[in-house]
This record gives sequence, structure tokens and C-alpha cells, in this order.
Amino acid sequence: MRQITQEDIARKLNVTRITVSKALRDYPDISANMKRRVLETAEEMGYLPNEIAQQLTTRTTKTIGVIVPDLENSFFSHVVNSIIDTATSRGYQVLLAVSRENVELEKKNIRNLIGKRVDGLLVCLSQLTSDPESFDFVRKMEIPLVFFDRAFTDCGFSSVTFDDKQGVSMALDNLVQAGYSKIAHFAGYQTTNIGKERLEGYRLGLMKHGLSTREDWIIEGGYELMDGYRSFMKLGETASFPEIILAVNDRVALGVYKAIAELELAVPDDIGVAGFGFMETVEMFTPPLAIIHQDPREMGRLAADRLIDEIQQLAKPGEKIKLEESFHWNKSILKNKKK
Amino acid sequence: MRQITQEDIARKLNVTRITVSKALRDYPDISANMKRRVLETAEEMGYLPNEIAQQLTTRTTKTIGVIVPDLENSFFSHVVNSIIDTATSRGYQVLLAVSRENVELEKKNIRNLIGKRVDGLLVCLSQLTSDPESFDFVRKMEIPLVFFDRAFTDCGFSSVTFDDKQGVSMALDNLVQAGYSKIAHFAGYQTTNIGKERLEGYRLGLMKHGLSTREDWIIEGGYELMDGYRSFMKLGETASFPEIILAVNDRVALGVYKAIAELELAVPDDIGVAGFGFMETVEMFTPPLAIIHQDPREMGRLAADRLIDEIQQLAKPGEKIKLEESFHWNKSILKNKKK
DNA sequence: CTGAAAGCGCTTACAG
DNA sequence: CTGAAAGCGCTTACAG
Repeated sequence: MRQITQEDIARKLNVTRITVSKALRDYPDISANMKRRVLETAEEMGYLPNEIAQQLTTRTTKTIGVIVPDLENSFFSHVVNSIIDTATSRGYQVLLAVSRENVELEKKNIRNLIGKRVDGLLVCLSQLTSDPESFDFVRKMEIPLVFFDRAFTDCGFSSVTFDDKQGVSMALDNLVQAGYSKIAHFAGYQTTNIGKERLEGYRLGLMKHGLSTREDWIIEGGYELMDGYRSFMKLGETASFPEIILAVNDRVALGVYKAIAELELAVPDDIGVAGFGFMETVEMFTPPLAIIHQDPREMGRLAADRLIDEIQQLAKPGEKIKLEESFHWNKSILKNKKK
Repeated sequence: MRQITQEDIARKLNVTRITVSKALRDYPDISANMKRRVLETAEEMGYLPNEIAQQLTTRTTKTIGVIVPDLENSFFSHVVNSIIDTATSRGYQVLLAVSRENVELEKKNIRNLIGKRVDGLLVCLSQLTSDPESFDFVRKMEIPLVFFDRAFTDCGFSSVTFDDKQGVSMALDNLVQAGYSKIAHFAGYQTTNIGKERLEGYRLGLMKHGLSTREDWIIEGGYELMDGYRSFMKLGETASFPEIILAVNDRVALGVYKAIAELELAVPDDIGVAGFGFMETVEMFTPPLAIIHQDPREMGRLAADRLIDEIQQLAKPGEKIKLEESFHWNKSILKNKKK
């Protein structure tokens, strides 16, 4: 029942527990012979150091806390997978919590993880979080924290986010160059960062190419499949059709596909569709969706590495890291149109 | 820099740290007045109990370790999400590790998690694990463990797995009743449990309905998209075509769809397809795949609840829980065929 | 109602 | 080369 402790090993070898501790950690002032005997006996007895005790003495847990809004979202599960990979390879374990887009649960998670004395925190904010109170607490406790994907930018913490403006701009460059000029945007809520940034990128991109913005081609909606569906139907009521629809995310793009199919139109022959997403997203579409690519693995790796760097004081907090996005043409847009 | 401890609160109130500890845990032998003062001061000073210290004294961490082969697999990410939900609601946190289908890493993860003194372990074995050594160690340490999805069945630990035989049998019942009799199976490797169970279920199911098994309609392959593709092409070489293909998993089914499209055939008009999967799987297919349904949420919930029950000694180890599967007709098979 | 003592399993200066 | 002392922050019988 009782676990094997250093005391047990010590008793067996007729030395003190201090000698055992030192031998196990390979202190230079222990004889090679004693080290060998201690190691052997430890192995024999099935000794496994009690890390809780180590954590209490060393005041470090080699554990990082991760809070994610929803693990059923495959973007996040990819990010978390990559965080775990990175953390493991640097000797850290991951305590994972899910906020379910719930502000109260997010708060609780933060307190719980700090209570468990994680060495640092990796947080993707839930959609509705507006109150930085919990994070003031984190700052007061002087616990390193790095935001990813969704961040407070004025808290003094580092963050790793995508550069949507750059992404949209690059996509538009490609499309315009291929001869397209009629590009609509099914935008997200303008109360959210994502919605705003992407729409702004869209406007700027068009302007840059001297194209005028048609307000009836900007349809603001939500982030779900039915929003894309409804937006497309609304588009049918306007005077003229665009050549391409840029959807604010993959679920909205899926709704667009659905609407298109119902109207017996075809992608990409009748209309092209693009969205934001990553490789797995693409596979869900027939034909494969063109995407402004956001790589969850890169995000996870960078965020975890940054956090661990800050924990080990190899880096200072407060760095805003922006990840570049790339445009992946696929079969949902006719290439080389050249009008 | 230093964290606030009970000692700090005690000093401020001119009492001993024992009184503070008791007040915080609402001991009956502390005056209501003192409790109030302690609570207030704790709040004021931003006191957060050091759970590491608590863990050391109480010898319990309220943490469970979860090992999963691959978090990018959405089945597993759904299971883990559900585990976290259940664990959180019962007051436990989750330390998550990924084995990447790597036996060595799996071993290391187990030792690491036990080193961190988790109260229990939830494990989905990596595909190649055959040596129960690590698990003997777990047993020796008397740490509760529950396997899910992939299990050692002769280790004395509880397990939660799907009843594939029952699932296939139910699917065949439905199909035969609808008038189908020509059903092929694209099986998995017969060296794996999953491959074996599903093929066995298929044979038994056919037999039950007095249908003969055509060996050229059983094509053994792997678990990836290209395996399904190749198997379908191989089928083209046989004398006669089946009406329905039962694929061993979703990726194989996807390969079948691909092959069918290339041969300019259509699902379900020319041939029907079914596979194993869950709701998210279905959405990836056009038309939506018929599935023998394995619910990851149910699996996660049951496994976590079982483990916590065993931790709290509300249940004994060694229970083999089999989850029922249901057959979900979708548009990839013509219903009510009635020949 | 409050406190003194012992302990959880470990580590780390400091002596000898 | 080995060990005695002090400490990490907490809890829990046991006294008074």
C-alpha cells in the first residue's frame, strides 16, 4: 500500500536518506560505488520519486496549464496536440482544461490551474471574455502566460495570433492577379475581433487593387453553417452576382456550398468559394475548399515554446507574435481565369 | 515574488497557522467570528491554497492521467473532451499525454504520470503495445486504471470498449430486412483486434441470416484511405458486384467513395457504402455515410466515471464494459429496397 | 475555542 | 565522501 520512499532505500543500505537523495541526483560528492548501489536498490524496489514532494521543495512543477474553449473543434485539438508534443519534448507535462466558451468556467479553470501551481499558462480566451480580472490575478502571481489565437493584447502578456489582414490581402492579390474582380465577403459579427479583422483586410485588399467595395456584397452574419446558407440566399436578391465568395470560416463556407447545391449551381463552374481553415478543413469539401491557411501545429508549437522560454527566463513577456497565413488554391476556384 | 501562505494570514490576525488552516476548511471547532475574519483576510491578500502542499499531506492529487494515441484523430479528441467534462464536474483535473502510437513513449508517459502521483489513469493503448509490463507496474503501485477503446483484457483492470460484433450484427439485420443480400466487407488487418472482431461479426451476421459468405467479397487491407481505394479496384476484378460495401472504418470508406467517383459510378444508386464512425464522420461524406455508430462522448463519460468510482472505492476494478453500437442509415444506402 | 507536535517525501546549503 | 539541520506549505489527531 505504502509507496517506496528514499527512506526505504536508505534503510536497506544502512545509510541516511540524504545520501540516497544525492546519489539519485548524481551529486559529485557521492562515491561512484554508493551511487551504483543506490541506483540498483532503487530499481530493485521499484522506486519512483514522488514528484509532488519534489515540486514542493523545488517550487516548480514542470507542468503547464492549457485552457481551450472547445476540444471538439478540430482546430483546437490540433493546437493542443502540438502543444503537448512541444511540451513533452522539453520535459513539461500538460494539465488540460476546457472552458466551453463559458466565462465563469474559464475563471475557475485559471484558479484551479494556478492552485495546482502550474509553471505557466497557455490560454485561448473564450469568445465572450471581456473582463481581464482573472488575468490581473495571474500577473500578480507572476505566472508566465501566453495567449494563443484569441488574446487580450493590453495585459502585458505575450500572444500568438494569426495575421488575418495579411492573409486576406494575400488571397486577394492572388485572385485579382488571376483576373477576378467580383469578390464578395460573408463576414462575421463585427463585435468580434475575427469578424472585424477579416472584413477590414477585405476592404483594404480591394482598395489596394483599385477595386470598389460593393456594400451589398458584404453580408454580415454569424459563424455557423446556416449563416453561410442564409447569406448566400440573401445574395440572390441583389442585382448581380460575384464571381467568388470569401467566407469568414469553414462552417460558413459549408453553408454556402449547401445553398449552391440547392440552387443547382456548381462550385467552381458557376461560382468560386474560399474560406479560412487548415488542411483538415479542406478535406471536408467537395470540391476541396480554397483556404487562407492557418496552421494549428505551428501555432501550438510557437505558443508552447514561447511560454517555456518565458518560464525558463530565456525570453521576456509581452511579445506579440503574428503568424503569417498563406493562400491555398484548390478546386473550389477556377485558376488562371484571365478574363 | 513569494506566494501568500496561511502563515501570512495567521501573522496578520495574530493567531497560529493551525487556526487559519482549520478556519479555511470550515472545521466545526473554530468560532464563526474567526472563520469570517480568516476568510476575509484570505480574500483580501489574494490567498490561493498551495495544492502541491495539500497533495503531499493528503496523498491525493485530484488529478487523473489520460493517455491517448493521437489527439489529431477527432474520435479521440471527442473522447478526451468528454473525459475532461466528466472529470471537471467531479472535481478532478486532467493531465493529458499523447503516445503517438509509440510504445516507448507510452511507457514513459505512464511513469511520468505516476511520478506526478495521479489518482488514476485512463489509457487507450497504442496499436503495437503487446507487453503488459508497464501495467504490472501500475498494478503493483495499486493505482486505479481504466482502459478505453483499446484494452488489455487480462490485466485485472476495467475497460470500456465497443461491442463491434453486436454493431455489425445489427447493421446486417437492418440491411437484410431491407432486402439486401450482397454485402461485401473491406476488412482491417487480422492481426489487430478491431480487424478481427469486425470481420467475425460480419461472418456471424451473414450466417445468422442464412447468407453464404463469399470469400472474394472479403478484402483484407489496412485502415487508410488508399486501402479502401485499392480494395474497391480489386473488387472490380471479381465476377459479380455486391450491393453494399461495409468498410472497416471511415478512412477506408472515404477511399471507396473516391474509387467509385473515379469509375463514374454513384453512391448510392450504383452501390451502397457503410462504415464505422460517429456523427462528425458522417458530415465528411457526400452523400452522408451510413455508420455503425460509436459514440465517443459516451465512451469518455463512462470511462471517466468508472475510473473516479474506482478511485473513490465506489466500484471494484476488473469490470469489462461493452458499449452498444447503433446503425444509422443515411443517404449512402438506398432504404427500403425491397427486391 | 485555540494551539503544539508530528508528519507528508523530498532537496539543499552547510559541517565534519 | 557522508550526514545533521532546516525547510517547502499544508493537514490532522491530540491536548488544553
